[in-house]
Order: sequence, then structure tokens, then C-alpha cells
Amino acid sequence: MPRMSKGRKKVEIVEMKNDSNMQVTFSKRRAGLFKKASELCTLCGAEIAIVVFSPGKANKVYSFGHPSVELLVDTFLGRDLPPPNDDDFHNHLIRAHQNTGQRGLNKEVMDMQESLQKEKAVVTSFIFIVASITWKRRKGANSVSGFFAVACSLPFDYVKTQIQKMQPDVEGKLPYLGSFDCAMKTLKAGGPFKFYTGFPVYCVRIAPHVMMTWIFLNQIQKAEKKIGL
Amino acid sequence: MPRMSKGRKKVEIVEMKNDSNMQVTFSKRRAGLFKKASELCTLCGAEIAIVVFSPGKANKVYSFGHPSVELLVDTFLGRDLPPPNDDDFHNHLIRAHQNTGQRGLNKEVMDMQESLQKEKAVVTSFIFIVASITWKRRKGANSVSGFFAVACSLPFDYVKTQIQKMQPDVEGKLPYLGSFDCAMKTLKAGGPFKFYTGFPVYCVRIAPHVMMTWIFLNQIQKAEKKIGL
DNA sequence: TACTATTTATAAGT
DNA sequence: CACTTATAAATAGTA
Repeated sequence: MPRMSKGRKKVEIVEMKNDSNMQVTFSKRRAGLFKKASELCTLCGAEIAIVVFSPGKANKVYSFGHPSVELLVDTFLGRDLPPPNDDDFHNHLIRAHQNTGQRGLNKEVMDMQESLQKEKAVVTSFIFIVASITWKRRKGANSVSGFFAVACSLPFDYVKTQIQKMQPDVEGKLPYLGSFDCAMKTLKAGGPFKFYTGFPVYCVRIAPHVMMTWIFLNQIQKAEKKIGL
Repeated sequence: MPRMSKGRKKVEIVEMKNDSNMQVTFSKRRAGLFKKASELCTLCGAEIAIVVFSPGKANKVYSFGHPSVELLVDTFLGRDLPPPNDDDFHNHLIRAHQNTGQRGLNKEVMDMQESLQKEKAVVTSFIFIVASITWKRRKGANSVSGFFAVACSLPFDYVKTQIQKMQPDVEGKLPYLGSFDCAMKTLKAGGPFKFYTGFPVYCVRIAPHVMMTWIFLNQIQKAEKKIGL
């Protein structure tokens, strides 16, 4: 039968109105973008990191990275495992990671929200392990910086969230006078680890961020050596 | 005269041998990549961040971000400046930023190493201001997290750098026994701010990282609200 | 998903 | 670097 298609039409670059059409376009063009990025990496030896947040309610995260996550995992976990003179905690985390295999973490594209529960333990362990190994080996990988960056920022997030959520009580008084007051009361009531409520979830969400931090910090380190910092 | 050009030829996706040719290809394809990303943002309302490190010796950084840096600067500095009841330090930084105008920070593509000296003060101020304003206003912008993430990770970077650089002295002894020893000795000898040696330079280099942190944290916040964290 | 008619990107040349 | 041209690659609309 004769084709009805008139082929591709020119499309103006403005926000699309048709929603289902937009989903298709988003998928196609995202794939195209990652392909272009991949080609640029190969052709020119460039290092590229891309993160895309999908529009609307779904709000998924897609990321592209070269050097890839696989390479990082191999480098940190596969080859250079430290001798087993570490404490139980450390070994436990390594085991937890090995049990879960390559799924999720090693994928170029990961949907963080759909696999939240499954990957939680994996990613948390992963971050801990990388930080631990790097720190112990005292060499250039720098992921320890990224890890501590995340760890240090959490108390501030906790305090901010508490203050944003606070409502006047029955007498019309607010529970905290301010940020510092909130921090002190939290510390007294729940101890320092209270600030790390939701840490595993945070780790899962922050994973692409940590990966980009690696790439950044490696570049920074190269630059620092070049200018003799 | 007759054209010699045979037009575009097919090119295999393997590392290019010709170096000057590669530079041209890199520029063209990088521009194309950013254009594609821009179209995807507009068509589908997606949020995208891209960072490209150029290959070889030059090792420049190019970044694309949507929402753009302009928007962030506008939001944080243009409209919502806090009333001038702040201390001298804060006002000084605001003034420093206004004096330097829009140059550098507001560009989609920035070459960080070439403009290092010029932009140093601007970017440093910028990060401080954003952190300060956000913190004071206690609302959702979250850049304070990114700022403290950077600030908290610096001591670890400092210690790591010191240990990497350390050489045995004339008696064959190493200056530090380990990371903790290094940290303690630094604290005693130079005070806490010793860890922040090179902070301005660090800020300049970390700027694209901070921008991505914003985007990430905003997304995380949306997600947290949705699942009621 | 797969198919094409088209538009868009770009390699090579000027 | 900017412009041109021929061609390869991406993709909008369709089934």
C-alpha cells in the first residue's frame, strides 16, 4: 500500500503542547544527545558528563558519563581492594556490594526513583567503600572529598528542612528561634547522628552527583599539578 | 571556478589522528552538542547540565546548564537582595560582585583557566553571597548546601595534598605519621584557616560543580516533598 | 518498535 | 575563525 508519510516536517523550537508527543521526542532526542556525546568522547578524547532531568511529574534522572561508571567501579572495587585487615563494618559493606552485582550502579542510564528501594544499600555501600579505600591508600582518587562533601552538608540540610517544616504550636510559639537554635536542640535531643536522618536515601539520590564530583576532582587535581599548586 | 569539494565524507568513530583537524571537530561537535541540549530543554522542558573537558594539554572546561547561570544570578542577587542590615563582610562581597558586572559568570561557556585571575574575586564573592542570602532567607534554594559541601571538603583536600607532597627529611623521617597527625599538626601550627589555603582558586575551579549542585539539590528537594520525606 | 521523507549537522575545502 | 557545499546523520510523522 502506498505510504501516507510525508516524512519529517520542520519543527519550531518552542515548548511542545502535545504531551504524549513530547514524551517520544524527549526519548529520541535524549538518546541522540548521549550518542553525540559518546562520539565526541571517542573522536576527540574529551571527558563529558551529562545529566538530564525529565520534565513534568515523572522527573526521572538520566546521566551520561565518560569515563564511565564501570571504569570507576573497576578501578576502585575490582582491582585495588585493600588487604582484609579492615574492621567488620568495612568488610560487611564490601560483601553487600558484591552480592548485589552489577545491576543499577553500572548502567549508563539509571532511573533512581523506580529502583530506590533496591539500590539503596548498594549505593550507600559503594560510597562508603570508595571513601574508605581512597582514604586508606592516600592516593589521587579524591573521592573522599566528594564523600565528605556530602556528609558535611547533610546537617545543614537537616536544619533547613526542620525550619521549613516548622509550624506554630497550640500557644502560637514556633519550636525553634532560628537555625542555630534548631541545631543545638537537635543535638541535645537526638545526638549528632540525628542530623543524618535519611542518609541512605540521600546517598541514593546523590549518586550521580558523586560521580560527577569524581570527574571534576580528577580534573582539578591534574590542573593543580600542572600549575604546581 | 569549479568546486573541488566533494562535501562531507563519512567518518569512523575512532580517535582522530590529525591533531589540528581534531580541534576543529571538537569545537564544531561541542557546539552541536550544546545546541541539541538547548533544543531538548526548550522542546520538552527538561533540565540539563553538561560539562566537557577538552582533550590533551589544553584541558579546558566547557559547560552548559539549564536553568542557566543568568537565571540563578538574577534570582539570588538581582531581585531578592536582603535589606542592608548585614555586617561589613557581607556588604563588601556584594559590592565586589556588582563592580565586576556580568562578565564571565554569566557566560554559558567559560574557560576557567584562561580567566582564572580575573574571575577569582567574582566567583568567590558569588558563592559566599548565595550561601549567605539563602541561609538568611530560610527558603528552598539549597545553595547553602553546595557551599558548605565545598567548604567542608577543603580540609580533607588540604591534608591529602600535604601527605601526597611529603618527602623524607635529612634524617629519613616523614613529616607526618598519617592523615590525622597531619591535620593536628596543621591545626596547631597554622590555625583552622590554614586548611583553606588556596580557597579562592578552589572556588573558581569548583564553580561548575556548584552550579550542578544547585540543580541536583533542587531536584532532590522536589522529590523529597513528593514522597513526604 | 520500524520506516522514510525531510531537516539538520558536519567534513572537507576555500 | 567564517563561509560553502556535498553528504552523512538525526529525527518528525506515520503505521
